[in-house]
Amino acid sequence: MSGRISDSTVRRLSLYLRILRDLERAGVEVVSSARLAQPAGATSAQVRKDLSHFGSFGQRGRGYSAAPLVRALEEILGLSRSWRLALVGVGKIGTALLGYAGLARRGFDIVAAFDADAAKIGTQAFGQTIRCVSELQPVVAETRAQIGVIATPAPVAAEVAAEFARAGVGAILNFARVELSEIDGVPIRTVDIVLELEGLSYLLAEAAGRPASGGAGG
Amino acid sequence: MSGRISDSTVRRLSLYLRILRDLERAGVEVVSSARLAQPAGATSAQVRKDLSHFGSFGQRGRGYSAAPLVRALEEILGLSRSWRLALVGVGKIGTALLGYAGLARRGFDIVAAFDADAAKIGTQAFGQTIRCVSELQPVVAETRAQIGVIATPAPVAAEVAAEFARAGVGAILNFARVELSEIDGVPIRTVDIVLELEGLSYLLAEAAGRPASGGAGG
DNA sequence: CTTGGCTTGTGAAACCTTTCACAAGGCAAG
DNA sequence: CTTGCCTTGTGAAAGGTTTCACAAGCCAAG
Repeated sequence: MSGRISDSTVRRLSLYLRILRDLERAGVEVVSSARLAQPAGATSAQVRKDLSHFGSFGQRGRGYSAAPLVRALEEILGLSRSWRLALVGVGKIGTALLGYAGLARRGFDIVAAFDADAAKIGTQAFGQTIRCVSELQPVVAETRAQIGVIATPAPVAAEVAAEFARAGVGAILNFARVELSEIDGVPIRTVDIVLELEGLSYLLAEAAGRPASGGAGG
Repeated sequence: MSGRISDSTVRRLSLYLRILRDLERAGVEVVSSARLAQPAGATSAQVRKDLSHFGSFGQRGRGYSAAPLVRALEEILGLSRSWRLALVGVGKIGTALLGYAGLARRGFDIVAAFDADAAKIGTQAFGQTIRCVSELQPVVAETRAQIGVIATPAPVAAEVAAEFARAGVGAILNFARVELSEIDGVPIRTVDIVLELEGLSYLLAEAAGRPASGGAGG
């Protein structure tokens, strides 16, 4: 089993885990790959292949026992523990993240928040004292944050990423509109809402028959 | 050229467009595929292949003229016009979206906002009067919104998506933690921050040698 | 025990995406 | 005009992911 696991497989494992927990909560004890696949928008074969990279979790003719599979997926995804996050940029997105209780509930604790704006430094936001970005390195080291979150304007994002890497975080989640590439082996994942909307825009334009100009839906 | 274009190609086209605009602003007039590829984290061959699906935009031995390529990409992505968005769910994420000026600046105008909470209905938020979800259908029709945005709790997201589809939107952007599948040919794209963090968690756990339990970075 | 119905785990096949590598052709210098 | 350098556009090759299809094996009923 287990060679190099693709990104899309890992994504689906997260989905399966969420679905399994829902089913478990609903009292389901045994689940077939088909039942797991359906709400994930996958096929049963895909579910089985995805899981097979990590071992054999099911029983032929029966299916998967929900509880042990939940535990196995948590173990695979590193979710049987919690992670510490450091956030840079307490603007609109940063604040929304600080206020999002769902993160801590799922084991992602924000343990430090930074900003460059002197007016914000020293103030409190959702239980975090906002500190100056210049303190990033010592504070990340001290709090032993493992994931850096970038919610700054695009122009400074690359610099913050480099600092995070030097400070020793193991991974970075980036909300700035720049494509950042892995630094010193630290993987970076970017979330870009405008990019998603542009993807939908493409589909809309295509569906509208891509008129030479104007027209379409109004 | 142009058969069915993959999702990842469209994503990259958006990146190229952003990079091109930056280069143009910096005074660059002609760009090679290599120069375009580098900040996108792609290869020059990939840039050329991606563009070749839509036509020939460059000149051999010279490169691509920035200005016409920007216009071509805008046309391809449907960004030479603006799109109207209707938002359901004015909680933390919904409010952040309403307040995000970058959307309108890039041609994505939120023209209606809905919530189910009676305390919110009728109040103003960033220039939008919040209306009751029960009014979704007539208001979407009246405002001719083309993209529905779902920022509700997960349990009601599927229902809202179905209503959006019935109301005639052409695409949906979903922030709720449920996998929604295309309804009546209306494409749905889901943004899930927890899923991204879980992907990073997997990489961290893997890098840490996946200890049987506990340990790792502290 | 035997039969029939299910479901997993997995090689092989099909499909899709990315990379390679090179002919076609532009440009500048002489 | 010729030479040398550069870059595109694109078939072909390589690499990856998804789907197929079936043997292996569980379970319940008779």
